[in-house]
Amino acid sequence: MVPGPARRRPTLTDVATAAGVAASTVSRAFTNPARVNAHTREHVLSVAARLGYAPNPAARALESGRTRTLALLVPDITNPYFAGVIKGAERAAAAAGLTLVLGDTQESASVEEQLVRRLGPSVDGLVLAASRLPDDGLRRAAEENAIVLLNRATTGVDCVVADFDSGTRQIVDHLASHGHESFVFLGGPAGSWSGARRWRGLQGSAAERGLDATRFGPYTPTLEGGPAAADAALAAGATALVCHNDMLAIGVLRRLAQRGVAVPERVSVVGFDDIFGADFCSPPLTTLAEHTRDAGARAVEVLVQQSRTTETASWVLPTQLVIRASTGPAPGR
Amino acid sequence: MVPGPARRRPTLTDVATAAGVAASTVSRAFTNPARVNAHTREHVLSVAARLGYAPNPAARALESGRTRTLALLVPDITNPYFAGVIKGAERAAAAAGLTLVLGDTQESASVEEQLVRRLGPSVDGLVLAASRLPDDGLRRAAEENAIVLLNRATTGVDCVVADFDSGTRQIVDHLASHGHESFVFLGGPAGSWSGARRWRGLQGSAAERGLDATRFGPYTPTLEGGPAAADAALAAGATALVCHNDMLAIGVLRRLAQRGVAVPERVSVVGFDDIFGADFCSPPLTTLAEHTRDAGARAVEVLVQQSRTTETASWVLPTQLVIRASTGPAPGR
DNA sequence: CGTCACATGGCAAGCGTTTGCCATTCTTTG
DNA sequence: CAAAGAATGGCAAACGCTTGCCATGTGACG
Repeated sequence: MVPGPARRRPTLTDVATAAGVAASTVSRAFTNPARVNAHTREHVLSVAARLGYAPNPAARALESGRTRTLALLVPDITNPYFAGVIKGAERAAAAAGLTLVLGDTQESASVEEQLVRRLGPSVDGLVLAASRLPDDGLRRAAEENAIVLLNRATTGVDCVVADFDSGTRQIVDHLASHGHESFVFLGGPAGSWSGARRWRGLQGSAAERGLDATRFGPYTPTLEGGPAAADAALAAGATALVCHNDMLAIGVLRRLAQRGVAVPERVSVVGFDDIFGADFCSPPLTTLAEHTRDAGARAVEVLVQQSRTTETASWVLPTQLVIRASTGPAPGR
Repeated sequence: MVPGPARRRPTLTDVATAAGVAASTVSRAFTNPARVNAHTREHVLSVAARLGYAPNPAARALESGRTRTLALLVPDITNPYFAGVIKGAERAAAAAGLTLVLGDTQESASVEEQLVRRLGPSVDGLVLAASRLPDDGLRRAAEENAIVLLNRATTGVDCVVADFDSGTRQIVDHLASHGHESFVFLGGPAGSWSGARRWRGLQGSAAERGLDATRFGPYTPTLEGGPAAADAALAAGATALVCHNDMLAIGVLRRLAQRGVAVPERVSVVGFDDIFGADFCSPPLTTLAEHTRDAGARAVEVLVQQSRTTETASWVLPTQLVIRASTGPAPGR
């Protein structure tokens, strides 16, 4: 048994010859059952099965112009936040009989643009998760391809986003209920769309509830960004920290532990995302959960539907504050 | 601006017409520069650029039979262990100008088989990570497609595996150096190839070093599997626990904390994989690190090379014990 | 029993590229 | 200066499949 480069796959024509019918009949037996006699069809299918025939997707794609393939571009595959998105997208794609191509944009707009260009022609549509592209770049991409944005929005492009308005209100309410009268937002990258939405939401809710909200940063939204963020907040005497995301929050938690600052006794810490690990870091993190799996799935569903309609829409997914041990009463209450 | 289903892409022929040359010339201008006059080529390329021409991958694939696409199948995309593998594979694929298709086998042999069948015809090769397929299933798949196994091995199929022999020896040495005279291996799923390798390695090294090794399980290798595993080990009076993987180990740590068992004072805990979170769980976990990113990258490199050679080979990647706070001296030393 | 509609199968023309082969022109070389 | 090559461009045939259209055969209907 030579493990070599695979023997030649049987083609439509091979099946046709073997079954003693025309190629078109074989084709129709597969794609248009109503168009061929039940007997012939059965015969053809059995011959095809015997030969181990499988249609060549490239040939189909050539003819139809559709590849039955979707692309999902994420800024960083290893970021656990996107793991759920990927899973959801993969499931939804598989359920629709579509193939999912994955791309890692390395948090870079230029890599993202390049990937869109490279992948665009060979897929039926793309999901751009937390896209770094500028608005006009997105619109341009949307002219060439079917596109759905995930946690990013711009007019003229379909998008599915988490409900940050409700989410940030939940956070502020939670802090307020614990007697906190102010908090610091440890912000992520300057250009982050969701970061901006988070801060806007927090600010709004804080104003409503009469809390003082201050924004620090930007900080790298990774574990490594934690120390700088934590130290800055500590220096400012903050008692409640809302972090751009869980990565940063966990980094902050580690720094606080290192500096002997009791959480939640002296400061409360809140994150965003509820990533893997948020429930077993120490202390477990209070954080705003998105249903990332649903988000990924929804995005591909929207993409699949997209062809049928023409106006663009935006889909909002619920968020939920998961309260764990990293938040508690304001000091002195 | 209608966001509709994308305007028609210009084709080779469009470019040829616009440039006033034959299609073959345009084709060669792109793929075989030496074959056309530098002047013509430049002209063609500029026209192509003006029209925004990009070759149709499906047509190329039809002609050449190669899709310039690879598939990576993993048991569970959300398992952080595979995140590194995916990242490495994506990078390596992108570097080689290849597209990476991702599939989630949901830890199921049948889903995996189905995916291989579905994806096989449309890719140039597949990487099966921690495959659940039986040996003969793998060999059969390898007859149809170029295949590389990751952390799984069987004769007749290329594979890249972590160096479990050295890794398990490092673990046993570490425990022995802390005066442990025995340990319990909390095993994962019965059919797990890497689980078997791990246990075999542990057993061997334990025998060499004169330690007593016992295997418990199987347990589900997830956080949820932790409590049962921890309780069993506790009931047996174990003082050192080596867990099938970090997920299980972290689950075990949580259970031990819950039961008030001091780690590492009363029991030491070791994991496998060094996943995201292993360094910030509590206490941070001593674990055997694989270079998952390298592994993913190596797998696709092997796949890319594969066509050139015919005999199969196996590639061993180094492992390294990362010592953190979950292990310490045996009680009473 | 002739007509017609319908069911069924086959033919052939693409889909966008690549590539073997031939024709033409331009260089070399003896 | 003739002849042999090189260089360059074009033609047309694939690659495997889908699909519009036509041909044939069948049963139904008047």
